[in-house]
Amino acid sequence: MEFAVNTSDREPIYRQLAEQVRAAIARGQLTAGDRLPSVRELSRTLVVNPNTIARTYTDLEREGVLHTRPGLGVFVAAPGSELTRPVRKKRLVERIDGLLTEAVHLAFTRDETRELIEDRMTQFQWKT
Amino acid sequence: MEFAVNTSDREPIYRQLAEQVRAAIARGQLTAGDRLPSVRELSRTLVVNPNTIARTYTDLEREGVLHTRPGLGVFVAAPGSELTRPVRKKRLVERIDGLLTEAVHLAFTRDETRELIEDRMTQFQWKT
Amino acid sequence: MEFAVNTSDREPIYRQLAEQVRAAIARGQLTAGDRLPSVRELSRTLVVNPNTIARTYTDLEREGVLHTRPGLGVFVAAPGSELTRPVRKKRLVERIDGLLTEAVHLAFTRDETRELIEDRMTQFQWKT
Amino acid sequence: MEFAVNTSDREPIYRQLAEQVRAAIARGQLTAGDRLPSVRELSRTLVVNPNTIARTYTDLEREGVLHTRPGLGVFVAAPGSELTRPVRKKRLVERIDGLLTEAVHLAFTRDETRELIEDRMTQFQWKT
DNA sequence: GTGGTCTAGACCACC
DNA sequence: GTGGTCTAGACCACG
Repeated sequence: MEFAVNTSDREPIYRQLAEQVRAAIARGQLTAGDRLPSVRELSRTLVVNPNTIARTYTDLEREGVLHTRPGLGVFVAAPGSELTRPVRKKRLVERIDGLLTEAVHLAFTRDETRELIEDRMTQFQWKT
Repeated sequence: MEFAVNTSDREPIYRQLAEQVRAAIARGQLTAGDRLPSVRELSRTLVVNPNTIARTYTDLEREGVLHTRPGLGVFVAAPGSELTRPVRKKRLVERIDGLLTEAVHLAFTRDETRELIEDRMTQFQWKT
Repeated sequence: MEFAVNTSDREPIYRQLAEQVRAAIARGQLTAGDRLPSVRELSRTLVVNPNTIARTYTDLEREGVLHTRPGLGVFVAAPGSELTRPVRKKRLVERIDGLLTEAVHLAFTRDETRELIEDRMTQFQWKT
Repeated sequence: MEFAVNTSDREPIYRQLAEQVRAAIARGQLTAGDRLPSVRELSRTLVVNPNTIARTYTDLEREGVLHTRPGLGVFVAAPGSELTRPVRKKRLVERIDGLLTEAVHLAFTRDETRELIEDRMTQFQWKT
């Protein structure tokens, strides 16, 4: 798994990394039980403070995406959201509306947008 | 045009409002030439610091979405994206990937996601 | 609202404080909309590093207990759990079993335990 | 006696095991004089570092719950809490308050909580 | 070796 | 003024 940080981005580093982990899992590049690089290791390779990496990991842990085994490392947790259906749907709809707003502003047509989404969908590991 | 601020959101108010203006335009609720409420007026109705409103407007102006006519007010600018096609596509794809990542993590299936997107699409004012 | 930290406790400071906030809310001593002391203020009064206070607040925010309004302060959020019923029940049962285990070890009878629980229950602000 | 370790728990393994021993005693599944598995044996079956098991046992021995007879094994000690009544009550009340705080935050009603506690109580071996 | 906690102090964004 | 992010570096707990 490859990580990259862009310090000139307005998005904080710890959240950039969290998003990359989430994306890798959603794409099936990381699956339950896989071990992630240790805090110190990733800290060295990315030249980022260990606390920042730790924050990424603890955030994802609280989200239920990772789990930590002190002394052993950090691992991908078993999937499955603990949130209620209404909450999950609300979150997704908000994100969809943001996407569609941007699509219209970027002057894409409905069909172009649909096609692009359909195309990207193949990259992800869907629940059946 | 109705505005609403959600102070419990981690998104700053000035960006929430900017997003709402963009969304209203994308939905066709605001079109080129429409006048927006003045900074003072909106500041009073939303109980928000005037500086915050001003920032929303100047940001959108810099983006080419709004146009200020001193002494007259703030207006929706004529559309016209100056970005090249590859840049626009790259932006949209990034957003799509973010959405799909979240959909997978929220345990939605591909069909559910597709259906929800299709449903929201009817709300927007698409370029033909 | 009074806070107290015990540095000789095995429980980390940031979690001691979080528990105190949760308890105050559960007892109705803090209710939705109430403002908590600012990070810097509480940091000064408790002689604890501001980062530690901030961690307490951000943890509770992620839990949905507090919400933060940058520039304004930290406030008690509206109640309501976003977790599914099975998850909530599992968490409560684990805690109940821990309690009953300790009650038996401390040589309390079933009636004594029941009575003590009944007695403490009156102190809390129950959902109806 | 069955042991299980949950590595995705933030509770350290040695304390999980200690808690399970205490729970088994509280439920009457282990009583004074019963022999526990040896450190090596348990270490193999649970795939856990022997040091971790040893720590569990020494902790419980210091607590007066177990008793090691060199060359023979580890045994459940005779009960008998040396703590005074006020100390024991204070401990239990703290735990009850923690439980009730969580129950309120998980949006359980007083009756639901009471019922759940009553239900679990039947599983334990109470002093009469 | 691993992660967890805490401190000190800097700089930025928001209001 | 408020909170948010990041760094640097210390010390502890766990396996």
